[in-house]
Parts: sequence; structure tokens; C-alpha cells
Amino acid sequence: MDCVVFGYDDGDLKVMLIQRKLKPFKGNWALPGGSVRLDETLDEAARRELVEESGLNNVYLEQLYTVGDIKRDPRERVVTVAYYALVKLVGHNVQASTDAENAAWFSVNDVPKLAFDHQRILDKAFERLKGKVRYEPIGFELLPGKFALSELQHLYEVCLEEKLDKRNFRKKILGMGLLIGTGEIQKDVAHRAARLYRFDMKKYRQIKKRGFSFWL
Amino acid sequence: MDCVVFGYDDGDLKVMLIQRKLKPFKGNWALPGGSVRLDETLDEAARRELVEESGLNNVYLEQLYTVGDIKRDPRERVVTVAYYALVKLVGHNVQASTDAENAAWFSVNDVPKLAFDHQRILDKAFERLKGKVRYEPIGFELLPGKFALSELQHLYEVCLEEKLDKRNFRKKILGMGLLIGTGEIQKDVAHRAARLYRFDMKKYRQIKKRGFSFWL
DNA sequence: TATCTTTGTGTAATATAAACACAAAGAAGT
DNA sequence: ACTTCTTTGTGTTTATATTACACAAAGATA
Repeated sequence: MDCVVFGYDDGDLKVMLIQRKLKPFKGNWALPGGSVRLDETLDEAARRELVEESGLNNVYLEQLYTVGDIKRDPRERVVTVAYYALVKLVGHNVQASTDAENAAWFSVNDVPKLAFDHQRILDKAFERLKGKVRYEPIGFELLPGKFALSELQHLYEVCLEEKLDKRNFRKKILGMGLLIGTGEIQKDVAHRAARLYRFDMKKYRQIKKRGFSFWL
Repeated sequence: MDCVVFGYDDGDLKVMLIQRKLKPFKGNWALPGGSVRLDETLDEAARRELVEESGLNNVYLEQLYTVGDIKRDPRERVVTVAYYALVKLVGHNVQASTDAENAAWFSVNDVPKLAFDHQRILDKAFERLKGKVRYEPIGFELLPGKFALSELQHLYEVCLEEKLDKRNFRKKILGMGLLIGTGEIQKDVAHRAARLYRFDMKKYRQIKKRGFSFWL
């Protein structure tokens, strides 16, 4: 079980990596992961690992795919189920390192050489995120509960690797009626403060049942 | 490893099932599947199973997801990687049964009670097919090499579970420039014979690289 | 020759997406 | 107090894509 943990911080999409302390690829950076216990489902295992390695609870988690190439682990044949997670870095004050393991966040576009086939898994996870962020409102999982529209737009630009038009973006996202103005505004910014919104997940789930589809 | 094998025949989307000869769920219908050997990748295992159980070679095959619920097999904890396959039933004259196993094709909308959690897997596979058929040209994997536009449209209607407008469908699919008229027409039909087309996979792969995206 | 089913074709109306610029808020510096 | 700077917030026009819709002719059958 391996997990690609994405976070968004400082206007940049990050991924959490840990430095291996054990033999194959010792010292290399790798995706956090572990073994699935006999008394837990795959999803439970992924969630447990996430708590153990990052202290993060209650995050968006989704199965990615399963890799079973014969030589992916030099020692023996290892099949791994890969997951990816989206976590709210800002404000959550994540301790990236637990267990005395060396863990850190890297920009997805500037990742060191990874152990095993973890780069391939990371690529696949990013691709999935890129595809899914358009038709499911998962981008919000990476932002704090309250955010400015410009932050949301920038997140989308990073995930999609493409520039978006400000007015069209706002028209579309506000037109869906899923953002609620909190009445609050940004603080401690060196320019005009933007209004803060939150995503109305409850409403989304309701209208989704009635055939609404998110699209950006 | 389990595999959801879809076929399209008689204007209907079918799925291949085998009747279990062994203990848990003996006599019940189930998805074809088997164990992954130590010297083969997951994809190879799926392909091998497919040949063994249906004689089918060279089919579209894709990993679906991995299920690891604790009690899905009453005997012990079994994790299975589910695949789905799209096969050209018409003309290929598939022997659905090999191995003295009892195998048969069922309409996806009229499936008997399945062993294990196979109904869930089937549902998930159908959902994936439904989603993917719109943005990847995988529908053609279910049709014979040469087909009439009305057949293609009907296949899409079955996969998407929605009626399509004939003129708009033809406009769009022909407009992509990926169908080649073979010059041939239908034979042995009790009405005006339709022109036959084939899908230009080579061209698709080329223009896909240049950013073209299939959409229906 | 009449009947039946299915093919093959175009246009107008509507909806969606894309392109585009500027005034005002508010913090920082002078 | 004033100027400068960065960022917010807002509509309209144009182009493109999607939807809705009907009928003549092909060819098999009786």
C-alpha cells in the first residue's frame, strides 16, 4: 500500500515524501506506505498509514490503481495498491514527520529521484487529479475551509497546468451556486482584501443526486 | 484477479459469467477469474485468464480497481484486482465455455445472483464503461471491424443508457474524421442496406498526441 | 406495384465558452 | 495627505458547440 499525498501551499502543489531508513533504496525518497493488515480493508489501511505518517485525519482518499510488476521491488515480488490523498495543508499545521522518519513536502514539479517505481505512481496520481478536478469538486479538499476566489482559481491553474480567465472562472464557479460567501475577508494581505467563500458540500451532494454535474 | 468481460451482441450489452464448480457459492454464477502467478504481471494474469476462460485473444483490457474487504470471501481474506475487458462478440464466434466450465453470456441488465461481491464489481465496471466510452474511443472494441453508423449509435445508446439523436450523432462522429467508409454495405438485411465504416485507430493515436480529444 | 423499414441528409434556435479592460479597494511608502 | 502599488470585482460581445426537428429515397418483401 502506497499513498500519494497531495497538499497545496504557497501557491504550489506539493507531495509528501519520506526518506527511507531501510535497505532497498536506503536514503532515497519514497511515497509513504506500508502493509495491509489482515483485519483491515484497503481503504482502512491507507487511512491508518496516513495518520501514522503525517498525523492527518479526515482527508480525501481514493484508490488509484494497483501495480504488480514483477521486478518493482528488487527483493521479491510485491504487489502494491496505490492511493492518493488530498489534504488541507494551510492552517492544519501538518507535522510532515512522525515516527522519527524523515518526511518532507516537495513541489510536484521538483521531486527528487524516488525509490522503486514511485515516480510512475506519482505521475499517474497527478494525471488522475488533473482529470478529476474538472468534474468532481475535489479541489476544495486542498484548500482551507474559507478561501478567496483567486486562491481557488490559482489552485485550478496549478492542477490543470493551464491559465484560466478570471472573469469566466468566477462566472462559472459562482453560477453553480455552490459557493457561500462567509461575509469575511482576507486578513494580513498587502493589497485589497478578497471576500472569502466556502464550498457547500451538503448542497452539492443533494443536487448531484438530481443529476447536476460539476464542471469546470 | 477477476475480470468483467463485456460483449455486445443482438443489440444488447452482455457480460460473460461462469458457473462455479467449487465450494463457496458452488453452482452460483461468478465473474471469471483466477490467481496471479509469481512470474507474471497483473495485466498478464488478466490476459491469460481471458484466453483460458473464453479463448479470446487481443482484447481491450483495463484495470478497474482492487477490492480488499475483509469478509468478501467467507473462507479467508482475499484481495482481488478487478479488470474489465471489451470483446468483439459478433463474428469472432467466441466459445464462452472452455475447461468444461459452464460459461455463458448474460445481458448486463438481467444478471443472476452472483457469488461473492461480484455484483458490486460488475456495477462498478459498467459505470466505468459508461463514463469512459464518452471520452475514449473504446466503443469500437465491442463492434466488429466494419459496422454501420446505426449500429454504433445503438451501442452508444446501450452503454450510456440514453437515447441519441441520429443526425447529431452522425454529424459529430463523422466530423471527427476518424471513421473511414469501407465502400461496402450491409448484407442480408430486410431493408435499405447501410454503409459500413471502420474506425481509424492509427489516425486517432496520431492526433491524440497533438491534443485532440475524442468526445461524444 | 404497393408497403414496409431503415438510411441519409441540413437548418434554425439555443446554450455554452471565450475573449477582453478598467475603476475602485486598501496597504505601503513618501 | 497624497502617491504608488497590487489585487479585487464586474459585463458584454463574439464565436463555438449543442440541441431540436422531418422527409425523401433505398431496397427488401408480399
